[in-house]
Amino acid sequence: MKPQQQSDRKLIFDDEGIKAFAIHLKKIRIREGYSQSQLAFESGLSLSQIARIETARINPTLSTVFALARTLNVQLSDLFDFELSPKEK
Amino acid sequence: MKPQQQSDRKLIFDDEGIKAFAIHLKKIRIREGYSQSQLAFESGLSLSQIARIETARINPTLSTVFALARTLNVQLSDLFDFELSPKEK
DNA sequence: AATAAATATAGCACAAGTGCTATATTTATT
DNA sequence: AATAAATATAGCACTTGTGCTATATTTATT
Repeated sequence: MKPQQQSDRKLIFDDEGIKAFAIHLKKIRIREGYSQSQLAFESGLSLSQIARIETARINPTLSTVFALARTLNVQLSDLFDFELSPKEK
Repeated sequence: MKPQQQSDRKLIFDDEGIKAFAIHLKKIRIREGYSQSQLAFESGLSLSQIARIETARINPTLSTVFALARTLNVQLSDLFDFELSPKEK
């Protein structure tokens, strides 16, 4: 039984930011009149991936986000039009 | 000798978008007066990662980008204030 | 209520992002 | 030109994003 060895390197998963993005994306997707599966099909992303993103279960890459923006036909600045809580020093 | 088996699943690496982001990030980092290593240190990201991003060698995740925005103290809409070439149908 | 459509979950395999460390290369300074 | 500072590369190990497939759950429609 190997004792769940905890690595010391810290990977960042920005839960707050990922959640904010999820909510914002869903809002825009609906605003633009897409279902998850339409968005998946037209963007070339998998449906499971769209769902994972909107439920904030993963931390998508820029390429993925760019594909979403292109398909939804919105500006990146629109897709990122939400506030991130500032870093505490 | 295993014949370099080519997978059929298509992963997207949006070279054009990644390059545009790289250029834009570098511009903003300099504008805000940060060196790569300062940005790395303050954001908690590794220096190699910052370099990889600015040379468009990788496809960063949102959490990484959020960390950059927070440290540089800029809005996401600022960090994403560049154009993505539209998708051809 | 029954059916269909849309979303959410799950698990596997593979590709790739990231930290870490070290070194090379380029650019700025004296 | 010599030195220092900044940036770019490289390789390894680990973690995780993603596609794919299948199923469950929730929401909309008749």
